[in-house]
Amino acid sequence: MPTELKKKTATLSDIAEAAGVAAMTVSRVVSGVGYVSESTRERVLKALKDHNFRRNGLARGLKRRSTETVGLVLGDISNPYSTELARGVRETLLSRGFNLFICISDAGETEDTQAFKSLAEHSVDGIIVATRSNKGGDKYLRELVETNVPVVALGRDLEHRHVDLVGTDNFKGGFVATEHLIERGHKRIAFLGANLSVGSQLKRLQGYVAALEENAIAVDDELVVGHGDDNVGGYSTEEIGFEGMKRLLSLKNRPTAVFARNDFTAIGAMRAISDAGLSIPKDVAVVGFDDIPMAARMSPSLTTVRQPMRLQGEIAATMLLDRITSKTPIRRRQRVLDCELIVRESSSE
Amino acid sequence: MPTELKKKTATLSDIAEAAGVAAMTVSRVVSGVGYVSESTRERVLKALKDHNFRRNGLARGLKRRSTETVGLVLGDISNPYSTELARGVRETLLSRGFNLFICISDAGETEDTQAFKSLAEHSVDGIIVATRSNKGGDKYLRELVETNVPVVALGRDLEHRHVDLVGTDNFKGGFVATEHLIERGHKRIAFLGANLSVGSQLKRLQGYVAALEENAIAVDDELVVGHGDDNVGGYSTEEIGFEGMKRLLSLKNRPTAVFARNDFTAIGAMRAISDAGLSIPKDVAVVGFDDIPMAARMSPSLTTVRQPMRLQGEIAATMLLDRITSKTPIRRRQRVLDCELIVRESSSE
DNA sequence: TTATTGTATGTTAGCGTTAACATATTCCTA
DNA sequence: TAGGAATATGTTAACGCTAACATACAATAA
Repeated sequence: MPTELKKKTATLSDIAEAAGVAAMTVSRVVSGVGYVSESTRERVLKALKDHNFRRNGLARGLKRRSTETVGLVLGDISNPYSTELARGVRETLLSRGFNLFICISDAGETEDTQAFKSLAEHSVDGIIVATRSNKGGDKYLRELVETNVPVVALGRDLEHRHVDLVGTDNFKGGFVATEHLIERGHKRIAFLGANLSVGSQLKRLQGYVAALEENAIAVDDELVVGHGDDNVGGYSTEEIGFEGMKRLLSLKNRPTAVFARNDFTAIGAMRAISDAGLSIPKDVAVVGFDDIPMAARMSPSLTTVRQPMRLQGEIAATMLLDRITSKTPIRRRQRVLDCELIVRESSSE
Repeated sequence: MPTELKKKTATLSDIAEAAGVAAMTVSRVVSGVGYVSESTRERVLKALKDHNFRRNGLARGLKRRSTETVGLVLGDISNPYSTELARGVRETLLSRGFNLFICISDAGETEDTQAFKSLAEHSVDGIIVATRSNKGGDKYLRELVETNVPVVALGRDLEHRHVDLVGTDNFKGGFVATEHLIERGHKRIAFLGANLSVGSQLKRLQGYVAALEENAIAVDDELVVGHGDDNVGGYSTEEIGFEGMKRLLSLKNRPTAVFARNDFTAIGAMRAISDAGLSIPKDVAVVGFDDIPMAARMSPSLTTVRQPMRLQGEIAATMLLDRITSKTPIRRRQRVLDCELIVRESSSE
């Protein structure tokens, strides 16, 4: 025999036989439910240990019609806020005895659908979706909802009477960030990284526009630069900020302040400003969005809009658990969380 | 009735009844295996669509003893290379018809074990581990391996005759990075972020030491600064670089070059150097490790050691699939990938 | 004493799927 | 035209687990 025989995984019946009891008794010991005498329990526990028993979640799930598992679908993971969000979700789930499986989908409809499908087929008890909305994926998700799979949308929308929503007040975020710059005396304020195909981005832009209008500043289309329909995440948006800022700086009448759609984009913009030999915030003030850890530690440190990512994860998980444990259907609920302007050096000396 | 009734998920038997065939025939249509006449297939397909059928992966997995699913356990996800790694794994798996579930564990033994356990209980066909090694987690993993669960370790070790290894040549990376600095004329070269409890970090440090010794430069303990047993990921290591560099700069005989354990740490170091009014690379040269996208885009751009993260993911996935599909046990295999020095501005003008 | 409740176990059946086997029926080929 | 192969379908029995029910004995209450 060239290689060692490996142990076959033991089943409840195997343990039962070894301990001289019925399989059901072992099941009771393992799941800690029902009556088992102390002496029997000890005997069974020993057998479990001896045989290295691990229960078969498939069989268990099949019978119980619940796997106590939740799926989280993320678009971009290389992003500090994805981490925070996942942490919030996971901690809440764990404290309620649920497990978390994460799927990544960063390449559009097919992948989204693929991810949802694989989660659904593995009978997760519910799904938290934090990817960008797209037609094919949304369609599939709605089908899942129709067949009783609890779904919560995080940082995005999914129109359905049984899907909950958690998000940040992006409009307000855009508004206060822009207002802050206006208060500092800026009139030519650019918006960097506009991507109208993403709901949250659109809201931030709308907040920006509203703040300008409220202060009787005309919106200059030239100052709203975006990347059309870019589909990149995390760090990659730094490049968008860099390129966009270069374009802005090359304008005859360049902006004196810029509001970037997220912190990475802002960081890219700061780099472009430094490269051009200009000073922040003297020549150009910068405000970002998200408050990633790095924002506080740059020099100059970055003024930004903080959104409570972990809290969003916690709330989404709680909502999902509500749906999972509720016997009766729950109507759509929406939680829009407040966000907070964190003023640092990049916008004020 | 206050809320709408929702559809019950249809089973093979439901479809079979609707189409007037046996459940087995429906199964054949769904999985595309075995003989089914064209007319029957069409009838079944229609019924499947009408009833919105989704197959029950639990039952399927239970019967087939395979879920065609793989688990990837990551420590820190907010890290560009985790993304790349996951991408490599996922693409390879998808192309072979497997699904990927990711678990995050960033808080030590209990969480590691928890993650492994939940994957194992859900009967994934194999596990790729990319977390830091720790006693409790490793013990549990070995138990899994003993009960036939295929495991591949990525970027870390797990001693077991049936566990494959994929990693980068960290020793060489540390060596070439240090050698490069020596070639540039540096004699006082610091190592920043030493964490001896992590295998890969240790190897990088050893490479650093070896390069110094080969060039007859004594290792100065003062220049090896670390964080003992820190347990932080991604961005947080930027802080370690910042603090460590401040300490180094305060030495009476400060280093003229520094090799940081990863790019984030290097970025932190660069910040400390700039803050001290010193110039990079004139006063202090900096070399990082990983080549995250941002490294190329900073100013000055960061010299670093590139490791092929996506490739590592692909190889790990391939090795795991080998194990999953092989009928006979496979002996431990190890793939140590080469890494490459990318010279940029932070170490040469 | 007898009924009542609590404790401790066992038995049965079925969750939804598919491997393995059993039939039919058709189609060649020798 | 017999007989083997290919095609098309159905039946049965698990996979490993637990809900639901059944039983048995103890301890307590009336």
